[in-house]
Amino acid sequence: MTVVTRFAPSPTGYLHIGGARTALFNWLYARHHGGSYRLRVEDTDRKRSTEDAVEKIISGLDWLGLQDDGEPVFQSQNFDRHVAVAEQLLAEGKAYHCYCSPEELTEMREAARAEGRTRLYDRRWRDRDPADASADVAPSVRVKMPVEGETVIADLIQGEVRVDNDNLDDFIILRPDGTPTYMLAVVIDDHDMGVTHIIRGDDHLNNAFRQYHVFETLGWQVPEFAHMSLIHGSDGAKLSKRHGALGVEAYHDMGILPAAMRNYLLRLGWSHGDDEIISTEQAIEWFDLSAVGRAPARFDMDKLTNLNGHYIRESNDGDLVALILPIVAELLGAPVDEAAKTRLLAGIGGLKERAKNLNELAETALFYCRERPLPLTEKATKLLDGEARDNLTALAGILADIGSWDKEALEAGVREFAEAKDLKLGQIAQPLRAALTGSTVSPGIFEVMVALDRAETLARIRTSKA
RNA sequence: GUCCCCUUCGUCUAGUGGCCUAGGACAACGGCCUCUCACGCCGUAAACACGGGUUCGAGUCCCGUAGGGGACGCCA
Repeated sequence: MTVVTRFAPSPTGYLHIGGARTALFNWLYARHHGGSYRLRVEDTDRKRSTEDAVEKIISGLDWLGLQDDGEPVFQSQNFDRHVAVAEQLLAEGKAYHCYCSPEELTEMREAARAEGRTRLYDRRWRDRDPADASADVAPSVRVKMPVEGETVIADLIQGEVRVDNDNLDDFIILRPDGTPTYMLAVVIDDHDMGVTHIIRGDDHLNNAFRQYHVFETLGWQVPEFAHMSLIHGSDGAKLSKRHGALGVEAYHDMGILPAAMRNYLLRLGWSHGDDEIISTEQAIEWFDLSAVGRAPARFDMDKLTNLNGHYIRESNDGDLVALILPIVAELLGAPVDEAAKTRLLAGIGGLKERAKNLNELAETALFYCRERPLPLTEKATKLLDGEARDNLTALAGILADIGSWDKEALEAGVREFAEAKDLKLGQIAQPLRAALTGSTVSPGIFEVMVALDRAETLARIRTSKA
């Protein structure tokens, strides 16, 4: 049996972090087993679904690098099929018309709750003659759930979960207006798509019991279930828009790398011994549902940030430059010219050691791209006092004649100069840094000089005196 | 309220009856490195929710309590 998994978001908003993790786990599980991973948009609720949300979700998944196999399925397109199945159920006596008005149902629900019952619908139309109905109520269609016994689900993550069947409502599968509900549609679509493993959030665990019986009553093979616990905010509550759950594009905007996000999400609830840094290839090889934890996890930005720094350091220089170029141009308010790009590429290695996200990387890269004279920070200005300027002028003379323009030679030259002046290296290096970068913080000053090259270095020393 | 699920350092977690005087990672703190800032390295502090069992032995198994979460829609 080939594994088929699916991620089935409803397009009512952006792709948040919890959905992203669900998608990741589904993707990983399918990849691990050489199966396929599908995307299904659950847009049965036409009122709340939007085109924009669909687009956001797909671009979010795209950014994360979770490509689905085959075309996405839109649940609403299977409308006729859903209705046909409901009618079949009706014909077979496995479903029935319910003539309750919304008011009646609310009343019933309140009464049930007051009496401490879990099942909120009392099955009053299950065996009643439709002739009893008042003509002005359009009926909905409900499926029959078993009345006795218990339902047991062997959940791949939660283990054996059981519930008394008496707690299961005969729920609505067709609204009075004839449209199918989610509970019916999921089952049909999962079956039609050949989904073998339903991996989704814990908030669906209760639905699984109901869906189980729909599969059964239809005579279809019930897929495996795996319910993963939800991601909580730092306050311990389910992550929601109100609880600061951000769309994945927000993390893109924060300069987070998809690889870092994948690694972070993977370790939230899943583990492989003490391993922390796990490449996607390695994750595919190792991923297993049995290693998924049952307890909810809290989202921790610090750890994501740390991981992101790691992946930035590991990134290829050219890729990083390409990623930050647009950001740099925006900060600059002008496109980056070729000379600046060359300097940037030469200097990015030193920069990436220090960055936690792409935005920070772009900001620290600015000095390579700016035109002379460089703006100076307040601290940098202070460093460049009269004495420091005199020293730099003298140093420039030496630098102009230095043999080969590499780190070692430059360091040797500057150290020699400092010693001759009876100064510590820092007393020369700091003003030099101020002149070359406009700041007191930068990568090693000798690598900066190499990235800048001789002409630009000397020019910056000269113009910093202005 | 009812049903379902969960409970190891602040956070993510390792741990599947003896290897645990509980390990790793992030964060915190201290130090080293050093031309600044990072990186890196070394170190410190920090947890088995509680109570009963079972067992020669329990973080690990069972029961209960407490706490937390999720679900209770003609939403998905």
